[in-house]
Amino acid sequence: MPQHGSCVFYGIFVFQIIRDLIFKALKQFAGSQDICHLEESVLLDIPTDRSFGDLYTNAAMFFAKQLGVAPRVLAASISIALEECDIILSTSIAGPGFININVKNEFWHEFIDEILTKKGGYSETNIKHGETINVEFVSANPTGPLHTGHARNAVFGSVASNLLEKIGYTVTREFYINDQGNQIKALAKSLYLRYLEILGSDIPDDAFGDDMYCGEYIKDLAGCLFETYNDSFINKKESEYLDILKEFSVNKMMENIKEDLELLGITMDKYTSEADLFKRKIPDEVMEILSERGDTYEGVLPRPKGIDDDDEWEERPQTLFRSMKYGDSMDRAIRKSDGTWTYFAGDMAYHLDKIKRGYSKMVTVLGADHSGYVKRLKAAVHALSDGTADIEIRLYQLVNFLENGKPIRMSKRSGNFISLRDVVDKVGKDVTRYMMISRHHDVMIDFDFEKVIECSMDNPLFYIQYAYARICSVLRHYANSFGALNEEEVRNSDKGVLSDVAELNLLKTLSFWPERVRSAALAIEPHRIPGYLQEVAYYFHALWNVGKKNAELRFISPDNRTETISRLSLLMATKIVLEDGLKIMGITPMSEMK
RNA sequence: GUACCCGUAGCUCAGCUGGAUAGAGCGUUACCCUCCGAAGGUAAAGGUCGCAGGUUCGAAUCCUGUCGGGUACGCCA
Repeated sequence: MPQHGSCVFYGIFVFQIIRDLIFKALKQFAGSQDICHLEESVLLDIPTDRSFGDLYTNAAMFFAKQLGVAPRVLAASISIALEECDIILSTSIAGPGFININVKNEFWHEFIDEILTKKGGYSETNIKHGETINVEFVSANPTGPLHTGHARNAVFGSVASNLLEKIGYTVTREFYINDQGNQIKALAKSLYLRYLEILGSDIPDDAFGDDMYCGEYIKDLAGCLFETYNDSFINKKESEYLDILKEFSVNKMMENIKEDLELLGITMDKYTSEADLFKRKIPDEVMEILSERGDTYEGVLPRPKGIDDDDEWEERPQTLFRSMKYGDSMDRAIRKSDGTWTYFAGDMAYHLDKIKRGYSKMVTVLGADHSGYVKRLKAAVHALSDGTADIEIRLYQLVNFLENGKPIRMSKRSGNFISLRDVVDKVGKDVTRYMMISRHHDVMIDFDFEKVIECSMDNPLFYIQYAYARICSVLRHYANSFGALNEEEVRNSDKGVLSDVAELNLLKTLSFWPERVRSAALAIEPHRIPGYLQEVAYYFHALWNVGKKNAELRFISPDNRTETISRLSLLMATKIVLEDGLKIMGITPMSEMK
């Protein structure tokens, strides 16, 4: 990344030149004040109304108060500095102090070289310098196959991870396995009943308790169990088979989960087992650390709101964590009143484990139903790391599945839910992934099985893929007319012909790709990527249609190879950005629409 | 009762750390294929950004209050 002076942030060379000029001008007024650290707050962007100019900056208004200089005075000074630069055509000051900048077309042409040279690396800004970060996602209980909710979690986590890598993090994609506790016991018991069924016993439906699992997959699991162990558990006491069945079912379920993730193209770097944390006595370490900080005490939890009846509520002393000290709304139990660990103790142990493995930055992706969990988790990480580690928690809303415009009802208990596998089988990996990250994580998604596979603007992924396919089509046409394309020649071609507004609009959009990736990564908001790619596709399709009216703007001029090569440079740059964006989303580009 | 999230065009949603006249798609209306893929494109119509205050050069964005909707809340996992 080119670095000019001390105010360095944005990766792109020519943008940085402008930023440097702005700050150089500002420094005349700054005296001893350090203003460089505020560079990120200064906008250098394309104005909403493109007739104002190619670019604008709010620098003068932003610094006016701090420097005690009228914004228009600052603006004038910045303008003068900018106009000394030979790639800038003109500047103008508007409104309260906006500076609009017009640049030569060569300014934008620079980006083509940049993109064609760096390819996928174009969007990489190494602002985190290899720092490690842990992204925990999915972490589904190994009690059944993944369902639609997990799909959103999985895709969000994987795209977020890809984005974080783009800004220079070394990312660990991690899955936390809740492989102990009552739910696993219930799973094993459910499995046993189905197993007996296979061996000929008659099991009535009411043999399954409310907390047990009776989906079809338990029958399959029982089949596997029988294949492996035959009838060796029949007429045995629970204590003799339960542990074996627990391990068996967790292992099988995890295999199943891994296969499901594979369907979405997701591979985890690490799986951490809750049971293993307990074996390693990490919860005891948690206790030690917290006690030393004075963050634990024996006490009673306050009576919950809405329960007045003494029969329903009994105060019992137990070990508590002072999470209120760190912003939680109440202190949280570490041990139950019988002295055993709570689930939260295990979770704290897990996060202590991550801290001990060296992560000072962590991201966790959870369903919105975990909103009450956020503060205590942050509190735990803060206390356990002595404030040195930070955890970001992203909650995602539910996905509403629709068939014929009507919601499909789901009930997990009966096993009547749409599995991730069903969705991928029905619409494919790419559509599933696209739909799952096309909206802000705080917004519910309506997933309509019919609409998402339509080939129209109702289906934005199609629109993007279509742009990509058209580019590939043009490149095929080129090869037919002129033979194989020489990339070197394309890169070195004269970009002067690229001067139409439609061409420049597309190119301007491409110029902001690294910045869009950077800001999406920093905000951990993957949905900005599909939004941006739609914008690219939009300007591409517009340019395509311009060529229909004006033959001179077609990409391929059969009798002018030189100009054709120049035009193809823009197309290839567009192709690279689309490919890169789709890769971040984990979607396979289609060189041809079927 | 408390906490978190949502409320933007008829519908589904963008709107990034506050920036200029709030943007797309669908739907509606009128156009564009002798032409690299029309599965596209162009244009029109459509909004007191839930409501009321506040902060300031400037608010859909930040703060306070309020209304409507969703979710969570015990020693479960």
